[in-house]
Amino acid sequence: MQKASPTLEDVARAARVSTATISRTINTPDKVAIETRERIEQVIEKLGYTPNFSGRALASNRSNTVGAVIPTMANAMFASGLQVFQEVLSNASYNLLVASSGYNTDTELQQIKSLVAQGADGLLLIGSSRPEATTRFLQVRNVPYVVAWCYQPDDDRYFAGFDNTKAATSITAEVLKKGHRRIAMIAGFAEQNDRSRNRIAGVQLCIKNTPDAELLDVIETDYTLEAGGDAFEKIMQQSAKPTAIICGNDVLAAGAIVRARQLKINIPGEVSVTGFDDISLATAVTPSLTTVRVPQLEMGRTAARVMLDLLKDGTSKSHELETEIIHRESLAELNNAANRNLE
Amino acid sequence: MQKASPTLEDVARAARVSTATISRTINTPDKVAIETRERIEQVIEKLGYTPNFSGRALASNRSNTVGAVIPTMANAMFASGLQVFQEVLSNASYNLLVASSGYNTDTELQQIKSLVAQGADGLLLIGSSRPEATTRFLQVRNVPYVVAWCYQPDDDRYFAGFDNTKAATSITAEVLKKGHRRIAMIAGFAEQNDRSRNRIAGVQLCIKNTPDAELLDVIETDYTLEAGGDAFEKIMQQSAKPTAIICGNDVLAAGAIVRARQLKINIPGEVSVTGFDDISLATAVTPSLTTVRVPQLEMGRTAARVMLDLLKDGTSKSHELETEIIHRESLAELNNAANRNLE
DNA sequence: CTGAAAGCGCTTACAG
DNA sequence: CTGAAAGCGCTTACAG
Repeated sequence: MQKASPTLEDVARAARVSTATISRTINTPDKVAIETRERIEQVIEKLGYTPNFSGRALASNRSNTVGAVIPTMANAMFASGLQVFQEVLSNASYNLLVASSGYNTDTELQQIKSLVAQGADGLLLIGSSRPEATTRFLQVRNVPYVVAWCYQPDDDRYFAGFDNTKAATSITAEVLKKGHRRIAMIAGFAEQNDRSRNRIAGVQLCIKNTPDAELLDVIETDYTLEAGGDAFEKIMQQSAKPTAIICGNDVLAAGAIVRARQLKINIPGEVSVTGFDDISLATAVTPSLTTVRVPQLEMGRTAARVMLDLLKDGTSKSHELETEIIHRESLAELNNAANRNLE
Repeated sequence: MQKASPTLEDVARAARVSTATISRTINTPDKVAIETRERIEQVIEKLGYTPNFSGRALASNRSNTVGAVIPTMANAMFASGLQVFQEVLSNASYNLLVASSGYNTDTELQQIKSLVAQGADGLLLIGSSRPEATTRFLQVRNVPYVVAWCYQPDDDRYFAGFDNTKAATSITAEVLKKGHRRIAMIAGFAEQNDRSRNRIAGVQLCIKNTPDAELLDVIETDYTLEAGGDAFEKIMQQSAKPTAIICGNDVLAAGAIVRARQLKINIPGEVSVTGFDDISLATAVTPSLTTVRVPQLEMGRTAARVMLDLLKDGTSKSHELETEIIHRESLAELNNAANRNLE
């Protein structure tokens, strides 16, 4: 029923040359005499031939496919970075295999295995820390991979990311600069998530270095509006309230802000809130979020370039991208009104 | 250098059976004697054997891969639907190839070709209307595909979606019920986007059927906060202002709301605004959006099931999912205050 | 239940 | 510049 697609063989017969020559005109055109090539190209056109990737992959041991395992597509963060990553790869004729780990390292390993089995020539991974089993698998299989969303110097892996600890430190410094001393944090679950871990560490570090500052609370929770709201509510129910809450990402911060409004808690009048990522949620929410801008698109683009280098030359280099504090409305100077909360 | 992965051949030798038997214990275990099978499974485990997909794909003419071409991953809409789609497929041992069209039909065709060349066993496509060239390609190649994000009865394609026209009609009816009669719409570009087209049609239809109602304006623009804001501003600069603005999606509506705040235009006091999709932006924004909830996750899940059916049995059936109006704050009863704008 | 063997559609040294 | 041929790692009738 289904008309089978034409094969190299069919083209070769129609063009009266060997399959080798067809293959060459497709892959290395300059090794073919110009007249031969043109004739073949016409035949290809006429037959509507497109190479079969399985055959090609099997013979050449390359799949022209790159795999990405990200925590979730549901957060605009990763989705938009992935979007750019895909575009760049697509322009270089690579297809993108996508899988998600749900922030779970076992699932991540499973997905990595699946993509490698599928023949991915390279992998995009998020975050730098993974279990021994995963590291070993990657090493044994010798799959080139680039690590995004984080950066570590003196590491032989290829990064396209930023320093989460440093970024968290910088937003904390900003909060302290506004006069806040009693601080709480709402973060993502840290155990299987090094970005969250490092952001927490950055906040802790910065506060520890400021004699009169205090980190009242660090609540780890899911990256959802609801969970952010719940954590916020819990923090504000305590007798020792913070004057500023640093959030591990914008979703959490937006959740806190939405909840604050329901609870009639004024932000930033009573408590300041900061975000992390700078997704569109940050500007949509009222008050808009003072946050850390993470260069999502640039990261996707850079990761793709590193990937392409790796695939072509077997080597590339790491890139540390810069984050930036975006000042909006949710972080205020600590004034008397807020100070009253301290008594 | 790189230790080559073990092949079927290696396993066969180690287990002292033929490659056929190994293949069978992997693919059709019940055709193999239990003792043989167990012995082989141990060898597989010991050698860390994983099948090479290219070889498998070439021999069986199935790739165990499904492709999805979506407009963009940057909108949480598609991203979260895709997320679920991927999870379900992954559980059925399918890998997901993802590409984006940027709402452009030429790009879409190009990506479809690329995924089909790659050997995708099936395709997930968004929207029902595409150029002749695309339809023909799909038909000639005879690739099974499911269409999501829309639904059409009496159509032999497989849908997992909802009726955009109907959904738009229902939110418009809601707006009219609140007493609004002078209405404007901010929509996505319609030309290459049937969902946008149908939403516009739904609004127009409903308004046409209400004698004293008037559709002042339909502005088509990019699906971004900024563009939504610009369109809002333009609408509100005109002398003939609407009392309600129906937006083609939540991003546009959120953009309008953010801009309104900057312009000190009270929503819904001076104008009501409605959204479409019900992504988290809708609840984060102030006032929160009255919107049409689109069953994104269910759509992803349903699409995956239809896909799996198609792959297994070559047939399945279409699913029309329901949308629902979510009442929040951005749509108000038309009161005297708003009526003043009419004079 | 198992094996021998053909074949899937390419690529790529190797000769010429 | 071109061709003959081996080989990539599987699956699957076909026999037995």
